[in-house]
Amino acid sequence: MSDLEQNSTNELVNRRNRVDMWRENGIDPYGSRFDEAVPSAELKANFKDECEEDQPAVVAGRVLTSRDMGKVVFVTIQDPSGTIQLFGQKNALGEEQFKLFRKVDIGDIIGVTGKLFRTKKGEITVREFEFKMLSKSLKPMPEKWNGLKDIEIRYRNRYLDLISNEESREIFRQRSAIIREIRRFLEDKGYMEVETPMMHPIAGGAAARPFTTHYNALDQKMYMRIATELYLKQLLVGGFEKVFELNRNFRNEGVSKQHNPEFTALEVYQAFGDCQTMMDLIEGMIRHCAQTVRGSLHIKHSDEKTLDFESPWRRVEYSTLLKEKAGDNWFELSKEEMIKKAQELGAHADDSMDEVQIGQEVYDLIEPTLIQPTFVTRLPRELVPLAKRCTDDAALVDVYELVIDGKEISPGYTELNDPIDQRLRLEEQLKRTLGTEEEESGKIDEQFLDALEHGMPPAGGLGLGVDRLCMLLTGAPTIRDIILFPQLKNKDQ
RNA sequence: GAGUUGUUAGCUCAGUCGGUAGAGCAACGCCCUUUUAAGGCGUGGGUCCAGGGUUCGAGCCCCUGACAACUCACCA
Repeated sequence: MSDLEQNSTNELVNRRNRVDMWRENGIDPYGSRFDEAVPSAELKANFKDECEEDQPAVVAGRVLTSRDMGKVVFVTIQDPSGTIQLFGQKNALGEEQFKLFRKVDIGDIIGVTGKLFRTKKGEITVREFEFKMLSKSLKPMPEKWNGLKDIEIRYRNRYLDLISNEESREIFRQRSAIIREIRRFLEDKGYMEVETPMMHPIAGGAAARPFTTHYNALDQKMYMRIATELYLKQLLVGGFEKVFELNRNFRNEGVSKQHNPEFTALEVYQAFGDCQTMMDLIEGMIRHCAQTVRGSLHIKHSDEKTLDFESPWRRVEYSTLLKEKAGDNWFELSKEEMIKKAQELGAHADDSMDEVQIGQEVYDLIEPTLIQPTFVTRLPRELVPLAKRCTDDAALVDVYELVIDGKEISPGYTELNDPIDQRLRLEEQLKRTLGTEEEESGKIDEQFLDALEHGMPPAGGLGLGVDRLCMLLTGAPTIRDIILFPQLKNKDQ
């Protein structure tokens, strides 16, 4: 290594050279086991000012900042629990150690064994330490003050986002906790988690374009699953009464603030239950998550908007919402009058639509205004073709659509268990998709129908967009903020 | 798929009317034994997203493309 290289102002070159410097001093810059470290937050919490004897500190983390004052250096390191300051003194460390300590770069990961004290300015700090180089960083870190703001880098290089932004770390801790608490809630109530195939010969259970792949050994086209429904129902036929699956679905569609092509879905099925059962279940589950993860049933999103999960959630019929918006006589209007009224309200309605479609256009105006948790129930049959009809009104189906913050977050059904009716409706659905891109995924799943013909108990089922729940509970404005590695286009090539 | 905006040093950002590319932090050198956005003095660092065009001259104007964000549409 020449003097020229030594004195380069190119940071990448300097850091590479420093790897050699550590080796020349007999130190492996990519060190080994250091699992005796204590979380920095724990060290700080247990520190006692009046304690007479030395309070030992063993801690490891990434170097965030360094303030070098010649014969003394202050270094702040970060671990998962927070940050802690190190106080390196020439006198305490000895000439050789001190000289090496000054060569620690921002971004390096070090382990430290020393003693705790409180500085004049009041900060709990480690001094009189020995340190180990655990990992030499070759790349410069994002700036300490402004942090990393570039949205594209935050998504493409999530680790840099996590190093730099505590808000981002906290969101992903909360996401992990939400998923843990969903499982805990369901398991405590006796639901069994199951795993069903992710690659399906027929992509059923929802209307969406699937990703396709090829299974070489079988020489067969396969689809990444778009839903788990058809397999879970087969488990009800098999005699499991309370099952759920919490994992990824894939839909080959556009990305948006609300959509990522692979997303985490929960589906729960309960034999002998119905739509009401599932409403009670999801309400309890989301409350549980809010309380345990956020410590409150009131989640503030902004100065104007706080989501209230505590009050009993409104349960309102679809037709009631329409009447609230469009007048009590809505359902007595002629089609022409409906179109006129809908247009007055600002909905897109025209002659080509039928009454149900016109009503749905009006509903589309209502939904964004439903900020607090609201179960919309008893939808027109045409809107949800695969659910069981209401026993008192064959034009309606016994379902709910849970709306929070103006967005649909969870549908629930009284499931259809009549195999003859189910076959008819699947065939109708297939006809509607003939000639469209959904056609190939709409094929009749004979294996599923065969299972139904053996007898599926009456059941309630629900789905939940877990990513969207995470957005609601963390206040994240886009789905990319709660997915660690969101899908982005390749930059190179 | 359409529209709008953005892309300049490792990071965060300026860049006037088209006239030799700027700051803070980071880096490098020197000083400094309680700092914490440490401080002081000094130094180096640029494919201005890419490719064309206009011009004596383009970071800036025009065209095409890449990627991203936002809005809308689509999708559930």
